[in-house]
Amino acid sequence: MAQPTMQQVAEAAGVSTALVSLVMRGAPNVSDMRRALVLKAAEELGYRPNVLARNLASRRTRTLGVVVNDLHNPFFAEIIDGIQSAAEANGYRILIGNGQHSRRGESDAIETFLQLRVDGLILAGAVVTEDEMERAAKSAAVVAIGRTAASREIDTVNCDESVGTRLVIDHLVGLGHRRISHIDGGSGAGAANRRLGYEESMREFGLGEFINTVRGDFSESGGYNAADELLTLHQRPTAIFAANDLSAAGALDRVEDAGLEVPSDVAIVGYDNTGLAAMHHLSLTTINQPRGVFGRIATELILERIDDGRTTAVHHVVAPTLVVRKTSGPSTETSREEEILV
Amino acid sequence: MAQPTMQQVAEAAGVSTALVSLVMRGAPNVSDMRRALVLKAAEELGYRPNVLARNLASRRTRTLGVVVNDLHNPFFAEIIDGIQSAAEANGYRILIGNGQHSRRGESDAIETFLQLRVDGLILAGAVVTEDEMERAAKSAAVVAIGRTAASREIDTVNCDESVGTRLVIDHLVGLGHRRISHIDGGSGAGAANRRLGYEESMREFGLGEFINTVRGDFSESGGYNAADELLTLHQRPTAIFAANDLSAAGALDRVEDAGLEVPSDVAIVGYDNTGLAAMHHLSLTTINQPRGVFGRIATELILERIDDGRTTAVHHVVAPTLVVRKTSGPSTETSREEEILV
DNA sequence: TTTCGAGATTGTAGCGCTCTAAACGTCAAG
DNA sequence: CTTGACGTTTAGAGCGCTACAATCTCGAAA
Repeated sequence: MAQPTMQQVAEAAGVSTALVSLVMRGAPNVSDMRRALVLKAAEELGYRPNVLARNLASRRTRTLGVVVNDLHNPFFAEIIDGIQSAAEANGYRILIGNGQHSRRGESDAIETFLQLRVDGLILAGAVVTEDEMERAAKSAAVVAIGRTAASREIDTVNCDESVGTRLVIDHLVGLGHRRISHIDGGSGAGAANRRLGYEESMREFGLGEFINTVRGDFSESGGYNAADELLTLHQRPTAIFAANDLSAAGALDRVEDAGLEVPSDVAIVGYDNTGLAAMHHLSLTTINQPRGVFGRIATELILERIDDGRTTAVHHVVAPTLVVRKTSGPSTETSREEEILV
Repeated sequence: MAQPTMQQVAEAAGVSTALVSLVMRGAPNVSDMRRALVLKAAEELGYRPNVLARNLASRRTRTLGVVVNDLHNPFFAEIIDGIQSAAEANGYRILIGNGQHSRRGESDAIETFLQLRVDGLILAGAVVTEDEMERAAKSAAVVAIGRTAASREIDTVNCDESVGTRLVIDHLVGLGHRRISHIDGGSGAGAANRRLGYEESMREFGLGEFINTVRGDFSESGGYNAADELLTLHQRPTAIFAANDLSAAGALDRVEDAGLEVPSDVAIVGYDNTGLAAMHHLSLTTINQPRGVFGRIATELILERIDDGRTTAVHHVVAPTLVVRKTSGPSTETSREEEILV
């Protein structure tokens, strides 16, 4: 396992280690002859630069540490895709740390990266305290995705939930719905924003009197139970807006169990556009957050700090989009009310 | 961003850098007095060991690189959980690299880790050539999860597909099914093993004449189309065994679209026990692979090589289990045939 | 021919740490 | 009082690389 060093390559090629170093880094002022010589020697020896030594000597790592809150959540996979391609385009490599869905796990991952002296730290969906983020910002550039930060040292990238919720309500109202209920995410992260956005949008459309939120917990069973509650109402809603796709799936399940048709009897809209929503037999209308864009922007922000020396905080807000699928359709409400009146 | 060094801590504490080094590494032969002194100085300065320098000097990193084929696949998240807890228990840290679902991406991730001089490399679901794995094994201990390797330098951890497929057929036969068709994974990774396992098991149960495989591709739509094909058969199968959960979901969709009941008209079994399968409204009978165990065993194997110096290859095979949910049930076949005969 | 300068190459001092061997008490036994 | 042993501390030589300044080369201009 003893690996060849630059020294050995230099000797084999009959040049100095400094020249080998230049060749390895792709420096311009090296004659083609020696470059070829060095490359050949390196190839033959199976030389592989020692990044530890390189980084130690150059005091840069050109490495970004990415800490994700929870690797199980496919949400983060797409963010990482965005980060990775943006990082590579700029000559940076990324390393991924798993927060294991806990504050403690995130802290550990952050500490590991700082000890590795990464140039930048991207925190995706982090639940660590802002204090801790600020402490990290003393040693590396930090940007947080999906959460706010007051510190001047920390940039953020977020999605505009008020736009997302308005998109949903606008869509449903446009289809003739008025009794639109909301299954919220309880005390989960971001749940409050979506609930608020729902209420605001309803009022904007003059539907304040129809505001009706039932508690969920971002889970399938939570959505199922919440829908159950909604179906027992005297006047059941004609549309259900769930705080995420999973609870929308649960709600859908309950509604269909009750023998009702989706979307003709009850329309259902989710949030997040997960792989689930795209499934043929679910085909859920939902809000899409441009996750890859999150990653790209976060990377760009962090590189502005590292390479361009920006020191003021930038807070980027990205607009979500509506993805219409098969669980939303025109309300049959109006005609029914007329029938009743007649 | 200039970080305090061991030198500064030593000066502040009035001791040598060597002593600081000992304290930082938790060495035993240090007097309590000096230990406290050093710890205090380090704390006050906000000292954080430089892992680059440490690893360079000690020629060990106590770090495991984990390369996953595709971060989008939740399958790997659980494997990582297993690796992480086993690694931590042994004083190792892990770094995760994303293969981006491509040979090229995996190669890059492997190369990055080797340049970082990780002590061990765990490849999960890797699609790189065995040659490349072997080359990596010259610089670090390597274990592959979910694939075979002939090299003596490489350990493997795999699931016994023949057991898994037998479990499925056994279950279905026990329920009275005989016309059990298979939707395979086409040329996808592992598809051949499952197809073979299906055929073998069928023959074992004396059902060779009912062997019938239609082509899928591990996708939902692939499952849908394959099921479509199966339903047009003169004698349609009473049970469908799909090569993974996603294609099982597609098949389920098609069967229900045809107005048939699952499981009474057609039973459906998937493979992998993904989160999808557990969903209430799918509730798919499927084969569970103990993913966390994969990770734990892989880690144990790699540490045997690193710490205990094992040099022979170990190939570990883990047994999968059957998870019975709602898409499988008794065959109604027998009674029907009797009716026809009468 | 001499001079000059740009490009190519090299010597070497670190980067921040670990590790080995040696040095330094300190104290009980001789 | 000397010696030896033991536990603690330290000096200093690397680890493999980069960065900077210094040096070398060689053709073009004077």
